[in-house]
Amino acid sequence: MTIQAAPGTPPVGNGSPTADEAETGADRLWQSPVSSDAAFLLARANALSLARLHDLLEPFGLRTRSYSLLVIAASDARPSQRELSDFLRLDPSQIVALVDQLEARELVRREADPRDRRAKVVVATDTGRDLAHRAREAVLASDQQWFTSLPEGERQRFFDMLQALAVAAPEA
Amino acid sequence: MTIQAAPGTPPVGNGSPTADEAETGADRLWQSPVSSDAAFLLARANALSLARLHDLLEPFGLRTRSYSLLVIAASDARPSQRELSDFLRLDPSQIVALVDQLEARELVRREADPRDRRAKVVVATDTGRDLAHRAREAVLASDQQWFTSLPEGERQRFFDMLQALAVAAPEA
DNA sequence: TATTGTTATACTCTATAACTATA
DNA sequence: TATAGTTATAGAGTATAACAATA
Repeated sequence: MTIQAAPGTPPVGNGSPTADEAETGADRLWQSPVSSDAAFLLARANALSLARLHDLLEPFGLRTRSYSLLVIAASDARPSQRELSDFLRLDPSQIVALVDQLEARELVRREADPRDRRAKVVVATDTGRDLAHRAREAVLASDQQWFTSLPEGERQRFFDMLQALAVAAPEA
Repeated sequence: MTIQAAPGTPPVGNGSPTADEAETGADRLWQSPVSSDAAFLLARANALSLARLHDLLEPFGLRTRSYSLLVIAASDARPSQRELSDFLRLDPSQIVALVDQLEARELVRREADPRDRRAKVVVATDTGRDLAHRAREAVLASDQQWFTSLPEGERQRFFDMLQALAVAAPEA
């Protein structure tokens, strides 16, 4: 089974030429084969999503990665840095840098793990938990906006499938 | 309407603890609230997808951005650099760098646009078209693999919704 | 005056290797 | 010996400003 866009059917939603890209003529490029590459679409959707999130989180002094880390630290998961590294798909050294920044702002704390003295558990401070909560409210509200392009009855279905892909990619 | 994962339901597919992450304990982090953020899931799915594509394109001497650009140049779209900039969501200066690289390898050519002497149309050479075709075959095959986690009957639906999100994000 | 392509620059992100302390 | 955290460094990706040629 082959999944792809119908040939010659640029998915340009409303045909009005008043949109930004329409004026530049970039609409025509949607007819090129890349627009039926799942990886390309995923990358483009993510780029748009990241730009949105970047603006959204800026007032909170957070970026996408520090946001994710802070929200996890504010939960009762009590993750070690190694676990954060695996889960967020970031190198351990990047986790160090992120936690350093958040710790300098007194949003998170490194706690010793009594069961393994090598490991350090990252937990949010009260300030951090409050910030995480407020930021997440904003993100969730924006996520709803984000799904406006999809028919309301199918959003949950899309979300579930996206989650399935995010959890574990099949090994090539 | 709120779209989110059922609380306390980590989407860990098969419960076998033999998977990579299960051993590290990162599975537990799926219970944290971020796993119901659409933006987070999209970013993670994209990270997995990019890693896959990166390995896949390496033998062709391409990366995700140069791949997309080359495939468009190999189509009959005849894009200007400005159009590529808009479509790929890259700064004009980045397009310059990408085209420089591909041109040095004689995969694409800059052609003058008779209708606007400022603009330069990027077209693939014969070598470039051949490489684009072979790379794209590999990408499409891998895309099919990628969707294995989704029920077969719903893959096309997911693809269509992903496309809708990739085309135009609603302005916040 | 506005736009296309270009150069230059700085900043963020990503990937890798080596070191330390614990296991 | 293997793993958790850390440091250092280089490369890739991203964002911005300024400039020449053309519209």
